[in-house]
Amino acid sequence: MIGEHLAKLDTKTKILIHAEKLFAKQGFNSTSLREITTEAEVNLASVNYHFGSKKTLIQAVLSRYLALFMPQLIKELDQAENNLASTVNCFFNALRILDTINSDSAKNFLMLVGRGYSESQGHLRRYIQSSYAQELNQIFEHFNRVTPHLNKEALFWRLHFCLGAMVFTMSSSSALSEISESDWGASINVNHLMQKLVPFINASLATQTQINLTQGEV
Amino acid sequence: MIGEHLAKLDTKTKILIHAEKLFAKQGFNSTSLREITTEAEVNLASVNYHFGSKKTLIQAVLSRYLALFMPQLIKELDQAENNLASTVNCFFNALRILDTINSDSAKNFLMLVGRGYSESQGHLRRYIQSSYAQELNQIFEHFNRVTPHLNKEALFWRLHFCLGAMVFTMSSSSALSEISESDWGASINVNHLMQKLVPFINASLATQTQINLTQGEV
DNA sequence: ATAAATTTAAAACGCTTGTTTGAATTTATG
DNA sequence: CATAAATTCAAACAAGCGTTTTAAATTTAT
Repeated sequence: MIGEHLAKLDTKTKILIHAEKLFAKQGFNSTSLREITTEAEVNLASVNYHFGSKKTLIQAVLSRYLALFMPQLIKELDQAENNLASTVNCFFNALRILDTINSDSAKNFLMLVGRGYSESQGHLRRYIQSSYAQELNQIFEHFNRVTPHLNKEALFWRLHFCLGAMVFTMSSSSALSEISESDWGASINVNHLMQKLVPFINASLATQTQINLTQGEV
Repeated sequence: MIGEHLAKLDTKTKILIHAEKLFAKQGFNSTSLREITTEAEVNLASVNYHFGSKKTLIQAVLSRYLALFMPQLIKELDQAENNLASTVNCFFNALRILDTINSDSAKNFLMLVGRGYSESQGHLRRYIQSSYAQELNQIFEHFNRVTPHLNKEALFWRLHFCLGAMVFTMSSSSALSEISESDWGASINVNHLMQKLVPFINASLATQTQINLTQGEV
């Protein structure tokens, strides 16, 4: 409480760093506290001491990213031109600020978000959406402004699908490396993946009208 | 070995059905054999008796879907018109045949595929890609034929991103229901999601050229 | 320098995991 | 009907889990 200096924060931070890495790689439930503390070279009990519980640790890991990412994104959006490409760029630029934590942080962040949506951790998504309700709304409105050809519901779905493409791409990055290397001899890293994603997402949101359903009941 | 009739297969099938459901809902690692056998109302040891191990059970669950889905997809592709919309429709039609197993099977199947890519279960993806190498190639070539505006690498990426959109959408369907209901008062089911996905995927693959990167290094 | 507060450390807690075992039971065959 | 094979069952296994406890060590404040 009183002495908030280096030595104290170190253990806490070490835990966060390695928890982040392992959560993204293996998921929340498949990563044990012992795995985290062993890699972080800290005592097992210090997790419960510093964070209370595993659940709280999970939220803390995500908070660490969001606290960096969200303000940065808002800042970039404020300075951005009022067109789609610039807006999409803001998003990827803001992702890149996470690299100050460590390399691959952008990937890990997206994977965590994805796991927050899909793993039976509904509380995580609700936590994000309530903690950053205002920012999320601001972001959505910004996209809404630069996509006048889409109504709000259409935009919502396209953003969701784009998020899926991003999350899945980052989640399967190791698989993609394997495939790509055997198919084209080209190795792949996070930057390569983002380079592929940016134009895809731009195109996905830019498309004016979508082909109508051609079948009766789906 | 000898009596391959109803009673014998029943336990095996009961396990498969409930394992499928729980794996899709919670992931492989987060689902215990005890959870499966309790829901299936069979003895715990029968999993190892019939399938050998949990790992083999996971493969068996996916095999069950693939054995239905793949031939159906190939069949539909053979009969389809040589254009993109028809090809995409084949995919969703083939998904729909899984509903003969039980409702929501299409969703569970896609979620399982997604988990096979992202969960540290690389063996699952390799299993799919080696067991269905010929079919996968055939499918890719069919898409390649109806998207002459895309080279093979571009097509690979777009298909991957579309798969991500699908997988993520199905994985987050419960979250989507929650959001959608509070935002538009509209409830959502798998069919609704597919209706949203079809035009998105059509548009994603149809787009001729993609916007070029506007920044230096990503 | 001493007392208080904080942080580490090791051990144990009860619980759940996948898997194995050996006997009981059901099923199929001669 | 008896015999053999196939299946089910309850019980136990070792190993791993999150968490708690107890005590020692270290840092901070008086």
